[in-house]
Amino acid sequence: MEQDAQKSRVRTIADLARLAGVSPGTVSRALAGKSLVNAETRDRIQALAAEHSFRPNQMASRLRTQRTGVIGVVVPLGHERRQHLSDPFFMTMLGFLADRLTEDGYDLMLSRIIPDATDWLERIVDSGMMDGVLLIGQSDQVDTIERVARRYRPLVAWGSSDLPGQAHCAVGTDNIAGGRLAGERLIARGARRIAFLGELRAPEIRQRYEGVATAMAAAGIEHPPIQLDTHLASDIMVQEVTGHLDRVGGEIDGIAAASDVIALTTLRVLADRGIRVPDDMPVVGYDDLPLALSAVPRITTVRQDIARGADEMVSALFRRIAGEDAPSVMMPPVLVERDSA
Amino acid sequence: MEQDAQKSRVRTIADLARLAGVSPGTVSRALAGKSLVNAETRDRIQALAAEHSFRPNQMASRLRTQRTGVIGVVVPLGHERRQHLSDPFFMTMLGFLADRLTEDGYDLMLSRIIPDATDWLERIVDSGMMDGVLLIGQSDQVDTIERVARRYRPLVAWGSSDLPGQAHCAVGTDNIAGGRLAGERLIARGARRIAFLGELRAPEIRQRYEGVATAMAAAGIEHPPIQLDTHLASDIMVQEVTGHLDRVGGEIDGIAAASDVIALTTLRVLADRGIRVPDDMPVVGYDDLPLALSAVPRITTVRQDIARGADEMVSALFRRIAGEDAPSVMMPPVLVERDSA
DNA sequence: TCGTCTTTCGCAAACGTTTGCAACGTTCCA
DNA sequence: TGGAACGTTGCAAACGTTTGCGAAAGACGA
Repeated sequence: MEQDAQKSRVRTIADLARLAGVSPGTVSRALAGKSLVNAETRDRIQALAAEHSFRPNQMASRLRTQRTGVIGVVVPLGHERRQHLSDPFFMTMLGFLADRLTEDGYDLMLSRIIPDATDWLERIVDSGMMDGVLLIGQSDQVDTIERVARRYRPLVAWGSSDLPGQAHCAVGTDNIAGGRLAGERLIARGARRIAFLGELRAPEIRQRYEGVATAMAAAGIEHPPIQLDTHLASDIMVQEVTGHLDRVGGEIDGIAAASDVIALTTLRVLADRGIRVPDDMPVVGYDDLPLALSAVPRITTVRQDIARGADEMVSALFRRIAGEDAPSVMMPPVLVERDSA
Repeated sequence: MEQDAQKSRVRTIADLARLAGVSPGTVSRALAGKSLVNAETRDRIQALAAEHSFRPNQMASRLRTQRTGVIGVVVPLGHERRQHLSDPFFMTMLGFLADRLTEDGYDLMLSRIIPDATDWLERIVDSGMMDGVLLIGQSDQVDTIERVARRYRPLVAWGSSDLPGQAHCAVGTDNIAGGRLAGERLIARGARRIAFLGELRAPEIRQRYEGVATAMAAAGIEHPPIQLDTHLASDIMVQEVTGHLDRVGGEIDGIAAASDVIALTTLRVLADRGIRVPDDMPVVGYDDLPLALSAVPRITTVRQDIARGADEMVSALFRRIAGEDAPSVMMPPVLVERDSA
């Protein structure tokens, strides 16, 4: 009991120093494993710290060192207010980021942001709370991102990097090429009137649309793809897709979905109407999430290597934190041929 | 230019104070919107701060106030090392938690933990980095959680709360009742030899299994459910389920999956073998994730109200942070009848 | 024996904020 | 006119850590 009371009394480095009969500075150095302290006293102090399960106060340490050990991961939900962070793509990405960051001794602070005020990014980077920030998805906030990136270095975004004179470092896949892949596959399946399910405010999605359009033009098809706004929010997606198919279902013979989740929902709606996939209507997805493999039929999709993407983002961020420069990287997408198209 | 240089010079509250011709203390109070400062000077200072886009250093503030404004959300991956945080259930939960916490002005620090050392939780709660911690899933770490919860109050876990003399606050659904619901549904569909796909190390899953067993016993079926270890890691799940069905596929006439993701995979494997669902083999899932609705056929599943769960967790945590006591809550699951069983 | 070098440690000044307390200037009432 | 009361502000001490600098003590060669 008495010992417990004594134990719980060790709250600061000074307490421990008193107990060990040394100065606070020495304790600090010992705990940090610095070589400037005698190995013997270092071990003694570390043992003492372990015994009292003492851990130095992080806030004080961070204030002093001006280093937080925290990386902010922010998901801007520019449009898509209902998205609720549940989009599997974001989540998978987040998982890989968490893995990689923890591995390197960083903590991950998650912010799901609805950019209502224009200074949402400034508020984050200037709070002094993190050593760097990772943006998952640029949404429709490219301007804001550009503005901040111009003065705040440790910032890396997932998305497209082909803006002329782009200031911010982005890693992503070539969405135009990816869209083209999807379009070509549908055309090879005999589709001529292709619908694109997705909304174009996010640049990545717009580029996928353009890729599909390019493929169609290259094949000599005069009509551009029929673009149909479809949110990523899963709770209204079924209704949206249903509505779209009600309207244009008769006119189209192929569907390019902006994401696997949309493709999955589309499969569902098509199944309801007895439309056979891929025979009556080929469908191709985008992302290659695990669920694409579990769907019935298996979704033919354009694969983004999320694991590698996360890795590239973190590497670039670390280089930028270290003061080096890190260029954007654009990875090639690849078509995964399965059963839906 | 000159103005820019001057602007960027405002880094501390003292800088701003000098500019405003007041003392740092006053600036601090003004920025905090305290009523102790003259409304006029308060506005003036706030305007000045906005103009120079000054934000007080969070670390210093936190050190001084002993309040971090950060809630730790930790996902222990006790077994399931490969899970990679990508499980949709966790992710959906995480999304709701992020919403609710941001709403209340808290930041969310995410830790994906593989509990190798026994003091992983201690390290987190004693780091002094957060005001409270939320545990998503108890995994097989109940002992550790209990030990820490006994002395660290602001801790709330998602999971079961029926441990005798349980010290930690848990919110979750009644998994035994949920399992029973699943079992009863399968039995009503004519199933007698039921397989349970999931591994029992996590208490929630074990209880679901027990629920199924109870339902079968109540129906006078002598054989307990056939339990088949199935990880939540999506990359090996297909192989696992395939293996299971190879072995026992002929002996069973109903499947209770421990989660919707497992159910989806099962549907996929069954489709490959031409086994019709639900006619030849009813399948019921667990969770009621959005994907359950998109699957073909739509998955009959036991619904957990994740949104409400997240809400209850946060509410309980806030009460505990405030020093009040908050009891565990157990929510009733409900069967969502769809097409797979 | 002395001086120099090396190792190890203590001292004290930061890091940037918040806040109790005291001081100041007004106002208002007796 | 004195002083009590009030509303604002400044002063300075924390919060708990890290780290540059210098001092003490021993080692070693001359």
